[in-house]
Amino acid sequence: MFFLKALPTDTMIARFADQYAPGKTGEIGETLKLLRDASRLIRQLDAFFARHDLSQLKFLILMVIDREPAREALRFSDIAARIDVSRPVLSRTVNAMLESGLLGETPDDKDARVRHLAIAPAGQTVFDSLLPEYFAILTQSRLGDLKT
Amino acid sequence: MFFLKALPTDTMIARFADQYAPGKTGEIGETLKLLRDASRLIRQLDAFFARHDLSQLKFLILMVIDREPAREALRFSDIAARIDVSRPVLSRTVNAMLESGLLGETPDDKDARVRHLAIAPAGQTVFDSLLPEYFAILTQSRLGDLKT
DNA sequence: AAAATGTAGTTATCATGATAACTATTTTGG
DNA sequence: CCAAAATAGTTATCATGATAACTACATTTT
Repeated sequence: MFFLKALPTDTMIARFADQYAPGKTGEIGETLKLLRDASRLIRQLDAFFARHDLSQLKFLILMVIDREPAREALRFSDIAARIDVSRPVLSRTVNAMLESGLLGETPDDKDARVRHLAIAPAGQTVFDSLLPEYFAILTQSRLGDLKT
Repeated sequence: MFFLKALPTDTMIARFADQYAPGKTGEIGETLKLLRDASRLIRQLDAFFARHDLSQLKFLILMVIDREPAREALRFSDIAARIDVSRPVLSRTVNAMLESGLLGETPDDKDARVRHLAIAPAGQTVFDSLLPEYFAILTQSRLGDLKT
């Protein structure tokens, strides 16, 4: 995402918005602020992951497998059910992660279509090593402070 | 953007975060919620613009020209200064908008490198017709309500 | 005035998101 | 038990973001 560098002032918003959503100027301004701050945080996270040859999506894939209490591996479709991303993108990304050794794969006994995906040792190392900075970025973002 | 469909519960976050950012579990959870909601709103806006053969960026370009009080046209670099997007992307998008008749262009008298970009009549019509729904989407998003 | 530097914008290439249409396999229902 | 439908995942194609390296023009410096 990208966004306006200088948000519209309330006066500007009122000029635009008053005829369509009278009285909502402040609310719209706040929503735009949050949107912009969220965009910045997303960018910061993207840059952080890129520095480590990862992406948000790859990190989330590791997270949803790692956080599964009872299972060591998830099926492709289980991952798809937990992350809001299109299947083709997930497919491409999972294959890249297998290629680069972050994930490991085992076939299903009963259904030849199914892939079981587990975190490979290299993937676990990377995931564990990135968690602290990931949480630090989230903690320092102060997203939502405006509303307090 | 995409995101986790089911956010981690506080218990899960604590499992991950406590060793790195002790006591910040609630804060991290809130940031993740805002991030997810912002992602959804961005998607909603993208879908809205796509339905009208536009994009967020094209809409913002129209907005920054339209909202300029004293000037009818902006230079390419003025637009770049107001929107947080890379110049190559801006270049490509402006050219597409000229192509499709949303913008008009006049050269500079003194500097052959400079392009002056104005909203064409078709662009003004589109912009004016989309504003109400744009504000309605922003107003209805309730982004940030969690913090109240 | 020529060389060097700065400024405006573009081209080339890549990353990562989407949808539509596809293959392959399994399950269901007559 | 075989045709039809459902399910699992992929391929093809496109949209829209980024950075690095480039061209072209303008300005500054010597």
